[in-house]
Order: sequence, then structure tokens, then C-alpha cells
Amino acid sequence: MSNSTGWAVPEYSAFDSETCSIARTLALVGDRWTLLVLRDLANGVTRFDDLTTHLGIARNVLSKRLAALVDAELAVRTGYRTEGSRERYEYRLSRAGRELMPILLAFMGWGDRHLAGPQGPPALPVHADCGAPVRVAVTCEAGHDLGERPRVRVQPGPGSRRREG
Amino acid sequence: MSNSTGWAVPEYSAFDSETCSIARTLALVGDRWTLLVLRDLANGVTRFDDLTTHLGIARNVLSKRLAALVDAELAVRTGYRTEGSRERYEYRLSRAGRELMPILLAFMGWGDRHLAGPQGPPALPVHADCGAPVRVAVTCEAGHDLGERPRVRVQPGPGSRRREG
DNA sequence: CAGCTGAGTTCTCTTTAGCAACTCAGCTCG
DNA sequence: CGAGCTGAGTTGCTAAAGAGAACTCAGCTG
Repeated sequence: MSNSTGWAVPEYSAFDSETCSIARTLALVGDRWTLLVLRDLANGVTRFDDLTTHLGIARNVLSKRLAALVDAELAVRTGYRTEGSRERYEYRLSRAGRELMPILLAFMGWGDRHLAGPQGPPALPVHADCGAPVRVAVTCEAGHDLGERPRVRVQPGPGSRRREG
Repeated sequence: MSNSTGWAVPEYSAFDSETCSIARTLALVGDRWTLLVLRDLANGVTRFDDLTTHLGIARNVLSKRLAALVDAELAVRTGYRTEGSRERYEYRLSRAGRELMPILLAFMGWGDRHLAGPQGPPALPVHADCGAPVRVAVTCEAGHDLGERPRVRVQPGPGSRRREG
């Protein structure tokens, strides 16, 4: 397979699409709502009814998404109790779930640069410890900052699988 | 609104969910296939039939996704001609589309860390200029590397909008 | 001019999402 | 005690999106 440059690509298309880490991650969080649910969990909106009203998601769909997140161990369902009420449940990010933050921040960065209105970005993420604005950067092990449109080549890794069929 | 810690969150839920840059970006690329299409475009799989066979996406769905990407100016439809054939079309990432790379690399990094099999990651992204492995990092303007589970607080930005209703 | 190719469109069927109403447990109040 | 409230769901119906296969269509070759 080649492209219009005639330049021989190292046959990316020869490798299985679903084995890719992007595809595998999207299988967990790549539906229409999950990343927004994770965003809200990260921002302290952790209760069922709060999530439905803030997101505008249908209750049955939220129910499924939360169950899937708990199942994938990206979120944890824990009991809480406010006085004068029985025990209720809320959802909090797990360790693995919090490690999705760079993905959310990457989305945020792109949206801020390309989709913000004239007034500027709707939200500003800051380092909780020092208060300085936060950004996502692509760097290489040689110490280069690859900038906004990183020139990246993808090589087959040890876990690569050729496409069947 | 509060959470089980009793700690007063600065009312994230008071702000409109759809105004968020994450939500806006997901509105463009947040369906089941678009990010995988973008991944393939980034890796040189640029033609309709190649995309259908590599991704396993239905042709009508791919058709819609590509049209949406062109419409959003994330991809460009350009003609090419191989000798002995009439002009055909392929899809390439636009400037804005290439700026989505950090998002794809963030997905890849998470998947590599959490979903790779025993053999290791399926693919290795390297800096096209120097060949060194590439990674996504979250940093703050004070120069801190926030690590894998960045402690980030979100403040209302200039373009924030309170939730209606 | 018959057949091939790449790039789609059209049609039917299944899956997922959206919406509204209903359930259910335990709490408070009269 | 029983009525009503609240948060966290479930159930049932409709609407939209995706899967799969067949069909179209333009221009090229033999």
C-alpha cells in the first residue's frame, strides 16, 4: 500500500487495527458520554443525579456508563452518608481513571485553541499544588519538545499483531 | 453542591457542560470511529477502501465520518492519480487535524500502560526527526512535571458560561 | 464495448441513545 | 404508625446511529 507521494510507508495497514492502544482505550472510553462523565468525576461531580442534570445524559445511559467504568476499574462506587439520610452512593476516579487526565487535558487544549469563542477559553486548568496553568506537551526522550503538530512516526512494537484475513 | 469530603468545590456543576472545550472537541471527534479514522490518516492510510478494510468500518459510516472531518476542516479531500487510472480521492490531515496528535498520543500512552499484553505495547511512536521514543507529558508554567496522575484544578476561564435552567 | 477499480450510495436490520414514568429503601414529620 | 421526600436507580417505548450487503457510477484497459 502506498500514498500519493509514492513514499513507502512501513505498512501501517498491515497491522491489526484493534490491537492498537488507541483502539483498546477507545473501547473503554470512546463512546459518546464516557469521557464527559470522567471529566465530571474529576471535577467533583460524583453523584448520579448531579451527573444527569449537569451532563443532560439519559438516566439509563448514565447507569450503564457508570457500571462500565466501575467494571473497567476506572471508577469506584463508594457509599457516603449525609446526616438525616440513609447511605447513598457516589462515583470517584480510581488510580487508573485519574491517569486518563492527560487525555482530557489534551482535548481541552485542542478545544481551547480551535473552538474557543472570542472571549477565550471556558476553563483554565491549573496545577493544584502551585496554581500555575497546565498544558500537555509532546516530548521525545532525546529532550526535544515536538510542539503542537508533532512529527511522529509509528513503529511496530513488541506487542504488534499483523492483520488477519 | 458538595462531595463526601465536605470540601466545597468551586461549583464546577454550575457551569455549562457543553461550553467546555472537552465537550466541544468531543462533538467533532467523539464518536465511535472518528479518532481511529484520524489515527489511520496520520499513519498514511488515506484512501476510502483502505480505510474500510483496515478499520472494519461500514462504508456508509466511513463516508459520513470523512465528510464530517472535511466539513470541520480536520481533513482535506484531495485528488490523486495513479497511472492508468482516472483521478481518485484521498483524505489527509489538515493543520488542525495534525494538532490532534497529542490526543492520539495520550490515548496510546494510557493504553500502553494499562492494556498492553505481556509482550508489551503494540506500537512505538518515535520522533520523526531524531527517532527517539515520544511521550505526552503534563507540565505547568512553573516548570513542574505533573506526572502520570496530574493534580489539576479547573478554574472558570474568560469564556465560561453558567448553566442555564 | 465488456469488464475492472475505487469511491461512494441505498436499503434493510440491529444496536444504542433519549425520554418519561415507575420502583425502592430508608429517612423525617405529623 | 403511615405519608411523603430523596437519591439512585430500572423499565418500556420511540428515535437515531451503526453494521452488512448490494447496487451505482465514471473512466480506464484490452
